[in-house]
Amino acid sequence: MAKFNNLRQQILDEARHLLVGEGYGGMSMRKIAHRVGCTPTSIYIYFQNKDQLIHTLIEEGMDNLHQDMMICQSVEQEPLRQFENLCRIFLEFGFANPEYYLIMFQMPTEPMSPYPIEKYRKARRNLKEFATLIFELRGDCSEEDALLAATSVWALLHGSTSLFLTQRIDTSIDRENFISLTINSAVSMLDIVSKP
Amino acid sequence: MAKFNNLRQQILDEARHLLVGEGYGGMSMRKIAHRVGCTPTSIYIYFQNKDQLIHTLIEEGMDNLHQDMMICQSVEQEPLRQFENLCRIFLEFGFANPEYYLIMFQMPTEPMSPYPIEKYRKARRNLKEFATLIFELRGDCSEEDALLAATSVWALLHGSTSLFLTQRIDTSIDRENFISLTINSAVSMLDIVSKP
Amino acid sequence: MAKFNNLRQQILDEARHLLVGEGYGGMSMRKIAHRVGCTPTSIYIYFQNKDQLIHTLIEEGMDNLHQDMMICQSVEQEPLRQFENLCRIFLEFGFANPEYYLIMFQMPTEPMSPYPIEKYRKARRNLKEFATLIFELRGDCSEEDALLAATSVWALLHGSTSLFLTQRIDTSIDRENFISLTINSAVSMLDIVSKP
Amino acid sequence: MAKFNNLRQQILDEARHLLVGEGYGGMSMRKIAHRVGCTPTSIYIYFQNKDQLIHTLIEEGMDNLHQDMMICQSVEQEPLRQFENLCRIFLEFGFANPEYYLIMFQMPTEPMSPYPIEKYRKARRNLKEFATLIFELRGDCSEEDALLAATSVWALLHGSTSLFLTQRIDTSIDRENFISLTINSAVSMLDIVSKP
DNA sequence: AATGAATGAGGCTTCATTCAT
DNA sequence: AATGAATGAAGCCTCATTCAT
Repeated sequence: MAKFNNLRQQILDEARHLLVGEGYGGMSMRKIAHRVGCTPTSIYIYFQNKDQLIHTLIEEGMDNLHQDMMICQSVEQEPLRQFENLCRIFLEFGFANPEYYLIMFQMPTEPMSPYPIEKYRKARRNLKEFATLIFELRGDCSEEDALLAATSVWALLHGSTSLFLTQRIDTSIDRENFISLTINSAVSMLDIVSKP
Repeated sequence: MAKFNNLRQQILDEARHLLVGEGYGGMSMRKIAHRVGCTPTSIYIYFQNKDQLIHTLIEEGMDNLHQDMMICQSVEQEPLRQFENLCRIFLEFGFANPEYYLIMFQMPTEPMSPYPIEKYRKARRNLKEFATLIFELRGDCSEEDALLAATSVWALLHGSTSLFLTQRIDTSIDRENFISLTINSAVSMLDIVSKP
Repeated sequence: MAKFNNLRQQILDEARHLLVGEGYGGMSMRKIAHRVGCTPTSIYIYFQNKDQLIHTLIEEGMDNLHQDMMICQSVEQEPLRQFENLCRIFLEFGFANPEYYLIMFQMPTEPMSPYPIEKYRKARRNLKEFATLIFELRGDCSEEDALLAATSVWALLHGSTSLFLTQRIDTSIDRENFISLTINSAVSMLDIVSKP
Repeated sequence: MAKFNNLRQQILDEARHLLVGEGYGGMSMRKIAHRVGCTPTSIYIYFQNKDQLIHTLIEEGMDNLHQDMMICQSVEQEPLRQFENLCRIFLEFGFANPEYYLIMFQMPTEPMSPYPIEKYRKARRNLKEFATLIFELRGDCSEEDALLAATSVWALLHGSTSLFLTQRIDTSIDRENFISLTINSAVSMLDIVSKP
């Protein structure tokens, strides 16, 4: 029974490769089927249509990222260290799962049918984790401020990951250096929260 | 008179809309032609093929952004104020030209034929502007450090713009607030340059 | 039942007509589909692409000709008579299957993707039949000479067929007369093999 | 004034290359124009349309071949020798001018508008030359027989050339050998004229 | 659970040709 | 003598999807 739902997973995997490698238009049911070794028709057994397949991919990615972050949060440690680690987890998720990352945060949404609203709630959870931590770190700020700061931190993390993954960054820059630098920058951004 | 090269410009405009709205695969010669009111064939009078049309768009965007930044640089002012303004220019370019921005910095490059190398030099100029300014602001750092910091600042600016434009940011957040916050964050990032 | 693979065969038939009538460029998937009464897309169910369709035609023709020649060879008879009959078979194949013939021996090969090498072996078999027979008829010649003579005989047969089929021959000439004449000429050519 | 009608000739030359290299459909006004360095429109200054351009090519080829044969005929020599030389001239014209040859004797005529009848008279002249010579060589035959024999000789010569030019002949066969063999075969064919 | 046949729309691109200049 | 802009038709081929089996 190792083969149980084997095909479904294979389809998802190939879809992910194609989606990132060739974009929305380049990911076709035919190509997926050909690579997986089934007929295009078979894909429709597992997924209603192309867009629903992509939505499944997004959801998978969101779950994976959230799981990584939860593991990080479950470790007892000093808040600043925790913040740093959470940033690192986010960056490393992007570098380790470029396909999921780009699908989740970068892919143009317009050619697709809209991503079901109820699934977006999952997406928001991750931002909340950052905000909570920032609120803890600087108890003197409002919740609103913390959310704003979290958004800004997220922007930095996302920008770094995005530029790296889309190869818009100088190739001479060392990846580990770049990660450290980004985390330091994120920390320095905490200072600006609720300053007079 | 007013019609001089009218069609060519119309084609570029519609291509830009489609490219951002529907991605690489969604921008089709047929659609462009239909919207502009000419035949697909006519497009080939002005552009060799689809990719060359897109390359033209990228180049236009790069030129526009660089021009904006040059105007900013030409104003005499205190370095820190100049840095802030340069950040603002970058952000506002993105918000004002979402289509150009996404094409330049976000569009997946893979389905396209590669962007000609000699045109990339233009793209690098903009990063250099940031690096130069940071080097001026903190003379005690190496040029290399300045470039690294510039990259990080760029990552923040890009992340903010990207999340905003792709509507991944909470719609309740006020745009002006967000811009100010991002600029403040950028400034705070300067502190981390060449710290022991 | 009778409809089994009906469409595939219809496609091959129309393709053959068009290929001979209008050349490589004139045989279009659209035209085939229109005449057969299906959509162009359906053709791709049975054939990978245009060239592979043509290759199939060539192979079919080669097989048919070889089969005709084998039937002739299987009849016990005096060698010279056998040689004459083999010539006649070749000529009559051409006249009876002008489309196959021209595709096999006359169509320019350049616009096409190259005919797979392993299929060419089939094509060479037919020349070998002639060479073997000539070698039998005139045991005093080398195998090499026999092959050369066979090639020459083949050239005559091909030239006659070709001129006839492409209507470059005076229309007043009687076909049966012409066939007889050609066969007599072929026989007379045997004399030149291995003469001092 | 060396440039007089330069463009017209260049167009004809490129058209010839393309026609043989890529067939009727592959020879396009655009390609010709691009290679010659003018606009497609310019071609229409010299030629009414595509087919008329091709007709011009055929005519040129016919004239060239006829001229070669006339030069040969003008040399005083023993009839048999003359016959052999005429055969050689024909073969060598084909090998030296593969493009003209294939256009004249091999190209499918159907996709083209019909070759004007009055120009075909030129084409027939060449066959007449052979017939005349054969009639001289064997005065005991009827003119009709001579024409029939000439046609058969022509078929051999054409078959040899055609197979060679379309690369359907074993590449190991030496060209000079093949030419000699073909001429000997042609001579041997003379014997069959008007035998009881 | 999976397939094979089919479709209609649309993808990019090139064609021969015309017309105004 | 030559061009630049434009067109309508057609080129090959792939798409997502459906339906009967």
